[in-house]
Amino acid sequence: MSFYVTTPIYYVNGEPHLGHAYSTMAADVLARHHRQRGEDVFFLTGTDEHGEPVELAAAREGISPRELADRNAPKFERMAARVEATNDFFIRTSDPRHMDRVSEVIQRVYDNGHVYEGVYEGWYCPRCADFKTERELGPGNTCPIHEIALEREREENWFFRLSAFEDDLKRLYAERPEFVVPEHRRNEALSFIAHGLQDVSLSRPNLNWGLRLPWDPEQRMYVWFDALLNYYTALSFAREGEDLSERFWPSCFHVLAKDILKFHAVIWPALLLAAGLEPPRGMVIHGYLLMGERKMSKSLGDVIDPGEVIDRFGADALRFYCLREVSFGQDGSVSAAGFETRYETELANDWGNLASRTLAMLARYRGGVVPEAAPDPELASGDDGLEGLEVRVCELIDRAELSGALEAIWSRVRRLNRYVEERSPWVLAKQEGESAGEGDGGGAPGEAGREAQQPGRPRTRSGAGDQLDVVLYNLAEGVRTLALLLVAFMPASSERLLDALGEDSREIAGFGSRGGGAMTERIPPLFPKLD
RNA sequence: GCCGGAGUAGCUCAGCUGGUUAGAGCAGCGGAAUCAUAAUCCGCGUGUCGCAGGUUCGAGUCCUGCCUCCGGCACCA
Repeated sequence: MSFYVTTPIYYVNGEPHLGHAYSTMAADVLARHHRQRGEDVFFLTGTDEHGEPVELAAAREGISPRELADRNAPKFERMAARVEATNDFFIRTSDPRHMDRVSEVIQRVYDNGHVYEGVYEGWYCPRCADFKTERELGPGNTCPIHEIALEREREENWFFRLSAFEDDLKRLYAERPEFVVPEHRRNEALSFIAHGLQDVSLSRPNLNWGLRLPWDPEQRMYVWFDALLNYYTALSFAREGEDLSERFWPSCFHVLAKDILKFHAVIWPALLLAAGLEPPRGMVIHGYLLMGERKMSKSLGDVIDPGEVIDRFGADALRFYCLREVSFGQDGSVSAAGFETRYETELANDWGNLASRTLAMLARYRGGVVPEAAPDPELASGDDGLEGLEVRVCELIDRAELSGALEAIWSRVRRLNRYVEERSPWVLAKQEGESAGEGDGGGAPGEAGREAQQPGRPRTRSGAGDQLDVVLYNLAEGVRTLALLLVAFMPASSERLLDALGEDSREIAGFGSRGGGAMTERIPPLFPKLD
């Protein structure tokens, strides 16, 4: 089974910010999670480099568009690395291999008769060098930026016959209810389609930094078509000497923000159909991370600087915070104060401390060996029971409900902390020590205790000792299964914890699927408090 | 204007097809415990469930009207 996940390709004319990182982190969670399920995964991110804004920005600096792109693309590549994204490739649309492939595909669209020559007429601003939409116009048909009166201009364009795909799109949406999630975004796309589709410009003359149309080199492709096609073209050259298209298309899932919904949910599938290709398997539309009401702007004070957070707390903490704090698919506020609260209460106190106390008791009471015992039904069942959690989490992640998955996991983190209190292992340990009397009753720490736990040792302990085995086994097993589910979200810390638990596998596993016997070790706090 | 969504504890939000005393997390107050990163666990809320009507034996949950906020309404890289 193959799973191909993409982020949007980021427009190279700008600096990476938390919003970009958010898409990348979410896509990475999906990629890692599906790898854990043993699927054949390919994860793509990259930069979108053509188009007029890049051309203009480069001109302002007196450099070529390519130089501008070459300078900025690495920033996005580094951003992906910083949030510990495991992308298999980083595509740049200025890559000649991408451009060649785009030409092939768009030629097919042309050959299939979905393109025609027409005239685009609109309000043109010579200073912006761009057409303005009716909505953008200032009073009296003026440019909102330059405040000058605009003229009606006509321009030869090639058009893509989007209108011809209305029925196909409606059918696609009807047959695949989860093509676009969350549902409110799906409805938005659907109502957009229902209102009737108009053809869209495919190319323009007078562009310099863009792909030439194969059948009309005077015209350059509108950057959107070039950009969308990256998801498909990358597969043909991402791996040297190999074409992955067969292997990963159309099992493709897009992660994107709501501002580019229409391009992905309407134009993109139509374009693929026009080229005789399958639409992707689906897409998830996420919202914006708001900082103090404003969208991503650097207003005063309480903002999140992703680089700084990663430096101080690690990428795991940033990934967790963003996906936990705002319900994935909706807009939500993030702040430095909010981050600190979640970091301290949930990562350090709830989860990190649960790991610490579990490992500590394992070491202290059982010499670092997970005892042999059965899953405790008390812990396995109930609303926040451990049993079946992995199934639930997989279902949620299949619907791209990442925050929902974290919430499901967290209710079990709390459950395990409660379990510790309910069973008071330290009391059991004391009782065990007392009734064991003379011997090596199990209270002995260090090597002696470890020796005492070798398999085959006669089980002469008291009832308290057996109960302690049960509690410690269940704690170890509970923490282990949660850590496995958290690998996708917080890879570094989860890996460290799993190593400490003597777990080699990274496959998603159910509660109780592993027996006792594993060697564990104490480790420094997963999420240290930094006061 | 048209279409859609939302308005529930100080804060952030859950509440599916109407039915026991409306829930969770955070923050606050009190207590227990000591395995642990002084972490954890337990207890504590007089909430007009936006406003006004209506349907119903019964509505936060359905209907009508109103108020407020938000999103979409075609090229916005």
